[in-house]
Amino acid sequence: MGRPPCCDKIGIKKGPWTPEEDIILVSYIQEHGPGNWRSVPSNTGLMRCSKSCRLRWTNYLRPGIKRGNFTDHEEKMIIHLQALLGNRWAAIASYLPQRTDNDIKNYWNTHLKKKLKKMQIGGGSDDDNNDDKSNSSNNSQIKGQWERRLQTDIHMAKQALCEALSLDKPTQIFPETKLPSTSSHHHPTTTTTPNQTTSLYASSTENIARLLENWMKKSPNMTTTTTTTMETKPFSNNNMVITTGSSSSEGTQSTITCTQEYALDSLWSFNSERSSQSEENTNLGESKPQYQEPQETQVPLMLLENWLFDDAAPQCNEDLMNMSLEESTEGLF
DNA sequence: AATATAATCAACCGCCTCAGG
DNA sequence: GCCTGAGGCGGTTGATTATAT
Repeated sequence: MGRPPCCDKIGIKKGPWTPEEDIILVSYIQEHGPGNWRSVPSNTGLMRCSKSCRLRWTNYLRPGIKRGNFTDHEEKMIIHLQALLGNRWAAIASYLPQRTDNDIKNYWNTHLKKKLKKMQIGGGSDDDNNDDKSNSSNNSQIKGQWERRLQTDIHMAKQALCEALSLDKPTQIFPETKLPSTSSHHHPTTTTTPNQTTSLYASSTENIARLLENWMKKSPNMTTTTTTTMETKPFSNNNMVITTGSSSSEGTQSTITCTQEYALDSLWSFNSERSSQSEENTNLGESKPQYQEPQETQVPLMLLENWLFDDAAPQCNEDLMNMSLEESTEGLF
């Protein structure tokens, strides 16, 4: 109420982040781990507010973030999850750990809204605001309680598998990639091995390198520091470090390597299948009854659950993915 | 080539939640 | 139980880039 916004302080810098600031932030997080954002500006000397630091990390510098075009699979997931959950972007992002909630939100607002509108042309009133508001207020409220449990369960299952995989196969995809100015301090808040820590933050280096690459195009006067950083980018964008966790759980990340995102998708599906079956009877079972699902939304919801839990049911996947928008959102709008 | 318009997306703002005192 | 403040979230803005005229 009376509390002034954290960014109102005099001398706080706003606007786009520079590569130098990114490097400072990543270096700090590499040493201390994400979290305790309040202390980041004072400890790093960054003239940014804590929120800005957190946002920059979660939306841009965090390892494992996939940028660029959304695949059809991702697109369909977002559409269906939005129909199911409403505009709860963080929740939706937890199903697409490579994407940030901000990215998904932007993609929804710029691409998918229009796409759906086109698809619905001739289908009566389809005001955007009505779409979103009625959706989120009516449905996500009802579904919220058990959905949170579902989300957490799936998330934990995915994380467990990814951790197991990364222990079996220490990532060496960025063998030489280290921030030039940072020490090899172990990440104090994670349980990763040193190798994992290296690759985890190497991905941040990649993010910065990419940023620097763009930056260099714009400004030919590069410092030697940034040039050096550029030289430490011996990998292509196809090889990614993929982390579990969403923007809201960056503190417990682990890494696996993967050359294709679909491999990850199938891994997670596999993981969800195995790890959630036992929990289905406990967590979901006990929380679901609280939710009185309208008849019309039962089918898409069940399909989604099956799809998430049961990778061995290709027909279900097909049903869900091929389900028309009208079917999936019937009764929701 | 110049200008106008549209699209994109990083970042900000304000509200909410929840843990700790 | 109340208060405070850090962290998180969703809505929105505005700068930049792409495309059309």
